[in-house]
Amino acid sequence: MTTREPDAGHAGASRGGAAAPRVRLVDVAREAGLSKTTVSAALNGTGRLSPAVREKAVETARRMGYRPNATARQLRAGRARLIGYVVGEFAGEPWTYLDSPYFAQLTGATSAAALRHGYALVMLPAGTLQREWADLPLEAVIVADPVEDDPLVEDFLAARIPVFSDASVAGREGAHWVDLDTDAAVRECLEHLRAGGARRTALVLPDSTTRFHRQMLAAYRAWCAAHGAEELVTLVPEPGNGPVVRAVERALTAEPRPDGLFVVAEASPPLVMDAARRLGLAAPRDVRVVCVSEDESAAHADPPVSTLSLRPVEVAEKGMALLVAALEGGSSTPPGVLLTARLEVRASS
Amino acid sequence: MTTREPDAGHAGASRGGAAAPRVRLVDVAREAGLSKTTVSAALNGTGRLSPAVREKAVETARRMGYRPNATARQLRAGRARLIGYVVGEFAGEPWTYLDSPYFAQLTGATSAAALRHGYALVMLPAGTLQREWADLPLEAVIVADPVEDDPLVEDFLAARIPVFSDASVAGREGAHWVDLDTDAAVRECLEHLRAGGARRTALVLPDSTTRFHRQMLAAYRAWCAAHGAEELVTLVPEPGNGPVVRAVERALTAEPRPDGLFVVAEASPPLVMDAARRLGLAAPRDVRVVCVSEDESAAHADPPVSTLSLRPVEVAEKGMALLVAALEGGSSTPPGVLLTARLEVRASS
DNA sequence: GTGAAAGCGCTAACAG
DNA sequence: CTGTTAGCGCTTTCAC
Repeated sequence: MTTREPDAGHAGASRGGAAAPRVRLVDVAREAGLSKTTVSAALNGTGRLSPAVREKAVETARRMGYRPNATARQLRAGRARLIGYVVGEFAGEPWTYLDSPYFAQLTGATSAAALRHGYALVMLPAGTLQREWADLPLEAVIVADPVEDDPLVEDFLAARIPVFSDASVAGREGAHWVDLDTDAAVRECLEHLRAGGARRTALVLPDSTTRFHRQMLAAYRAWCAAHGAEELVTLVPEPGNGPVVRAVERALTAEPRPDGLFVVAEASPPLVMDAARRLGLAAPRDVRVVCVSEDESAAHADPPVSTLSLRPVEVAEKGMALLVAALEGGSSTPPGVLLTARLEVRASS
Repeated sequence: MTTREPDAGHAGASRGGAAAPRVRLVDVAREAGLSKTTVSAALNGTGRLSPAVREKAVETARRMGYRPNATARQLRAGRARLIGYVVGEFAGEPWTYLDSPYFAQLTGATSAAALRHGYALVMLPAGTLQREWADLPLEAVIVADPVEDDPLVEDFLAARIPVFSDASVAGREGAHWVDLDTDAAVRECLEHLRAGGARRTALVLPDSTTRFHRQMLAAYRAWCAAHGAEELVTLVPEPGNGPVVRAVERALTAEPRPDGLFVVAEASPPLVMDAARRLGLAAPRDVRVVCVSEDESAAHADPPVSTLSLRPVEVAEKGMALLVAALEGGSSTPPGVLLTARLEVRASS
């Protein structure tokens, strides 16, 4: 069988839709009157070649528009420098998670960090099936916010693909994690509100089984118990600004009325302040407010809203450093990293 | 040289950090007492095999935890089903673009659509260099919102990688596009505002050279000219809620005051209404407002804000359909597709 | 019905 | 200093 028969046409200008056969290393070598090895070495700056030969190889390659076949290199190298990226939380709605500024920033920062380390990130929509990623040469996978006993995590681990996620995967073989110190975060917020005078701080929390939300609730309860404060929890039945706003209204119309509000549910901060205003409450005079949010609009609301940042950019960068260390540095890497959230105090509290 | 010498250890349980050598097709074949061919056929359901043999092959593969090497398959297949995805607009800030709900939805919907068609999307942060994607076996690349004469687009085209983008690339060899009918969109908004009674509608627009923004401005001017209306344009010097809010304030304090406001700059709709309220203006009584936005918070603002949706999900899906057709269907695909924006009328107008 | 062998495009030993 | 050769792991004609 001659080498290139199956392909579209010969080297000449293909007129129709048939793509011109891509020029290979061997084509360049033949044209330059050199061997594959020499050309390869010249292009990769690898071997010891005479400047004249190297120049000739490089020039010929350039002239012929040669581009190395990435797949062949990957096969040769035994690795593809490809990392999968999934967000587990909203498995029902395959793409909506990016609407959340937290995940938007996490995703963007992760892909940037990956590229800086020489890896590319492939986006796997939540709910992706095994057979959809099985054809990808993934070296590792990042699962942001997995649900409890996430089947995705199980599948990747079973396939011996290292998983990078939050602390819910801690202790499993091949699993690494980056997580937030939620206890410290909740404590800082509640004590900040208390220092401002709040004695009854209500919590607005999604009715979800995400690890993060469960931990925030537990930390809130622990803090209340430790300080003899009454637990005031309003659950948000589903994601979205509407449900959160209604929950805020419910929380603020309880009797006796809370004088502190800690909104952990993802919502537009200006809308939270709108809700308070509609109830005739001014912040921070009547109620001191802190929202968990990465939404930049918080700083421009009226009044500007204090936020607790979950630091997606730092999470992404620490996570990628951990991933690269684990993938390349051998086995002596720590299994996980704990980060601290950051409270941005603004006028609302 | 024996085949597997370079690898970590032998088949036995590797104790240290050394990864267990992955099981290959040939290992399964040997274990099952069959040939590579037979096992391959069995696993792919390809050849004509006796049920017994097929069963044996499949069972052995399962037992040994065999997973095909994706890279080898890709090399064999001659394609990797990988598509690059870049957002060109904010080349200065490598990740912030996802903060915008439009791009967030576009990105998510694109990756979902890609996977549905059997392709995976690799995220290339804005500002990615040639040498960073050259090692990826990309079959095509999607460039959302390229800047004028985007070097990224030039590089991809020069590398003979098909580019899918907006209409600014129209007419170039290997370039395909999906775009919005901005004329129709602007007309619909301005006529809607006018029908509500607005006689002086101001435009708030980013001071950017993005094709979209230039077209919106041109369409606004054309409409004003055609209707004998005065042009009232306020430019936003840089992205972000703060600058947009200040521009809105400037626009609304002009003399004589506008009675219509068309905000094309990306901002949190509740903040726009806050700005109007601070100036003592009620919508729609004093000023009728339409914002270009995909932000769900618009529907919950006080009053709810009318929005012009650029339909990122539809753009993503049409674009992916076009891409797949061009990549697989041959050459008879249209070069581009034009979509219509959607005006969501709410109380603010 | 089953298996041997070629080869996808590249890089890295090893001769010359 | 350069070229020949052996594979990376898989699929697929083509003989048997």
